[in-house]
Amino acid sequence: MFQVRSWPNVILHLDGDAFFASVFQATNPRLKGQPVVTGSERGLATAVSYEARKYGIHRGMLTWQIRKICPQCTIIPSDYELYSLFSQKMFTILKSFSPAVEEYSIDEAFADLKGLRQPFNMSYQEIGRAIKNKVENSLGITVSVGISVTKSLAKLASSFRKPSGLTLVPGHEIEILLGKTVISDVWGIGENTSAYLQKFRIKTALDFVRQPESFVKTRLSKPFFEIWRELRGEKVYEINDRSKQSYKGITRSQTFTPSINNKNILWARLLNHIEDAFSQARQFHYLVGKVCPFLKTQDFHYHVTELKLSPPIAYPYLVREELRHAFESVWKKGILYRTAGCRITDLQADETSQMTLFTTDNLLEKKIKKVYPLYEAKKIDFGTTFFDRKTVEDNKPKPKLKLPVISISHSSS
DNA sequence: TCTGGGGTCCTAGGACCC
DNA sequence: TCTGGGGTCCTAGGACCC
Repeated sequence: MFQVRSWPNVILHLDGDAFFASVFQATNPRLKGQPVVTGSERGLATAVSYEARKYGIHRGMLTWQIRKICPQCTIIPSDYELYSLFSQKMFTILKSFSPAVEEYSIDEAFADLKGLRQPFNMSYQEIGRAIKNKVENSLGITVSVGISVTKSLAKLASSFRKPSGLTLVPGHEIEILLGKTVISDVWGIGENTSAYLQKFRIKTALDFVRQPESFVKTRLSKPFFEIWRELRGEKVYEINDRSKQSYKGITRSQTFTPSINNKNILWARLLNHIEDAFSQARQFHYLVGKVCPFLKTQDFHYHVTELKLSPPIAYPYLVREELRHAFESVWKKGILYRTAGCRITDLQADETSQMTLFTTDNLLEKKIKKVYPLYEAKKIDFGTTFFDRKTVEDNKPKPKLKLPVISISHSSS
């Protein structure tokens, strides 16, 4: 039906196995081979070790349920700084093999391997094996690796054998992989789209790619046409190798259990979230063009207000009064709110601020070593700095300093 | 999975303009 | 001041991801 050469492109996908839980097991040998769950601070599982999965524990399960099913399970609070260190180390290893690496999320990355057989004098399978071994040996966690001709196919390949799998799918074997993949397991096809496709008797990824182009173009939107092409072995998604350093927006929010109505508490929490979001924006040298505080009711409806700031600003206290008004206009007496939060968007590079991000974050390493003395014993090399990111360059003219003009609008859904 | 927190991209439709 | 056709910009909301 469609012909693809063996290796027109070579994309590797690397995926940490139960990453958060594995990181704890790597730093605490007592937890090796034991059921471990992370996320105790939020009352639900964010990662589940493979030992814990045997008991039927899954992501999102509430901690009290976990304790009931598996009393010997260790439930630990998340530690994102620790995850980040392992993550950076993992990416550094990958970058030592290929310069074209995309850090997709904290525990996943893509790499372009095309043309690497000669310099390494290894097959693609051997390169994949070497990367996997190096990560596993130096970090004490396991990873699954998939290698195929597009990002979508590499991602399917890495999830094909887990944990600690290595799966190669050259162009002429795509159909075998797709035939064994249910449509909802395809990257980018969620609950709604798979339910829709089921109505056309499309159950596997193979059923999907066998649909004619006209079907995909008329019945589905652009992203799904791209997925269709990717699954057929045609490269659509590029490796995004500028390291992840820019943001479109930043969100900070918190859910109350139980929901509350208390105006003072809600306002205080909201203000904290606004300050947190701005603080992160400043770390990345952004000015903020729009602030959107929101409250979410118990039935999951959002009530959002929007403050436009021109010129954009770096500190929320400049518009504190306006924020207060915005809050007052959405808060209603007698309604219980489950979440208060804030999203800031329309971020612009701030050329006036100093470049201070290049300093090594020694404090963090010291803290980690204090909390996890086993790092030293295991001789894990934390050569890369935690915040080693570049500031986004921008040539826009510098805004003149004047008080921001505010406009407020509301919406709810 | 009775629902945490943090993201991205796309599309439809309204406003506004010539 | 009756009205066609076409463009751009913006926003809300949907869908999806980890």
